Amino acid sequence: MNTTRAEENYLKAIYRLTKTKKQVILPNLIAEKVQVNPASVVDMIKKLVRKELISYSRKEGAKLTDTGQRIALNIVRSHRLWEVFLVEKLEYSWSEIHVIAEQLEHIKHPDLVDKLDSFLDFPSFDPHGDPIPDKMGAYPISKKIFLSTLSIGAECKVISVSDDNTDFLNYLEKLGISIGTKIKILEKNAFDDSLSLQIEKKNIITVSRKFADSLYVI
Amino acid sequence: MNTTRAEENYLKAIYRLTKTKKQVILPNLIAEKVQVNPASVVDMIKKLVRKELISYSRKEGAKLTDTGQRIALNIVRSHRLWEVFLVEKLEYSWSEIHVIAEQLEHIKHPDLVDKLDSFLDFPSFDPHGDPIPDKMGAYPISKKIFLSTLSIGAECKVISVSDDNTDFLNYLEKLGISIGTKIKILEKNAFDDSLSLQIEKKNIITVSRKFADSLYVI
DNA sequence: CCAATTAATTAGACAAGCCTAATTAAATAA
DNA sequence: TTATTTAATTAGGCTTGTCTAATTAATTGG
Repeated sequence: MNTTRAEENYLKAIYRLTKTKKQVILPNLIAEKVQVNPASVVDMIKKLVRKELISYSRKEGAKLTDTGQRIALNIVRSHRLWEVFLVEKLEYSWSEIHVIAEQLEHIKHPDLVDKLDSFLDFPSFDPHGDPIPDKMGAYPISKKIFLSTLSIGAECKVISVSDDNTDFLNYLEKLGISIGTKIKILEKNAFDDSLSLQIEKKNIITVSRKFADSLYVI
Repeated sequence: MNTTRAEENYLKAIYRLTKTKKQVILPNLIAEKVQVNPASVVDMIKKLVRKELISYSRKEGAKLTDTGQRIALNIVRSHRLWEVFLVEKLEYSWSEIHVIAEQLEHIKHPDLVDKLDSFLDFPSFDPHGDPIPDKMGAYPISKKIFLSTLSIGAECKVISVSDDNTDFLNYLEKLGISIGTKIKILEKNAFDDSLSLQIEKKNIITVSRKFADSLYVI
């Protein structure tokens, strides 16, 4: 199946929305993810249905077909492998790699992704802690929990980040939080669900619920 | 300056034509290089003139401005570095890398190319033997001569290939010719300028003038 | 159950890049 | 120097992916 860059971005968005939100995937949701007008999404949905990459109805929303799923998964795999490459080989920092990988993920050539995988020695997780599906599409197992689900006094280690937003990643860097950082929950504020955290037994910071919902820990 | 992929491909084509042919660069020539209809070239020429990336007149043809030159050179640099990456790190063969590098060369991010350059340890030549300009745009010096200019009895070593055509590269692979291959000129046929060659003191083959014009040796 | 709001859809446009089919200009040969 | 040929240009169209401004359908609060 031949897919354009735009099509691939929509498929990826639908794939990721299916994984995170359990809701029905409707145009508005996709529009926000792809950063595009809802009317454009409706057009693209028609195109993807025509190409049998998704199914769509107002009731069921957009759902990937097997082919669509396969393509989306390959893009995700490619994206995450390139992120590993950028950090481990080119020495990019955590917060810069996403935008570059968004371009690299669309490079097409038989075996390219597999050769990259092999060159990187088959990593299981990308620098954000997200799992990298293998050649067959299988994900490595991992038991991630949200920082926001822990109770007061709990100590944990950051293993992943659920957000690709550059501002968020920059904010994390500024706070000195990255994969492996140890965090202790000091307080939970019932009023606005904000949390007080101690980072690496040193600085104490306060973060929002939204923040705590975007960090995976173990 | 923000450039689209298409614009970059035209700039690259003009750049390379300026280097090889000494003629005036007119639409037909560009059209053949970019594999596009001459009418499309005329459109694009207008656009590039508007953006001050080239100048154009029927008499003088297309010429890169300083900005245009800078952009084209960066694309060439990027292309050749990615080719080194594909061969040295991903273990691609010689003949496959061009099409992939044509995609990779357009990936944009500050420092990406320089980081790649550094990761590859600042190579001077790509796998086809073409020189890689450095960060400042300076080319490494090299004294390449065409196979076709040698006389009978001469022995030489392949250092570069002037053609990105996949068929040609496949043909070379089939003949067992790559960078470093030793070649002896046995005969030159005055009728059609074809040559008899001995490869690595073994097989004897006959090749066309066009072929001999596409191999650089030393 | 109806009015108000929100979300999906349609209609109509537009920019980029490409095309084909004229048309115009230049170069060449007779 | 005129006719022929070749090359550049213009005109008009098409596709992709986007937009804005209606319009239609659903949902929800009163």
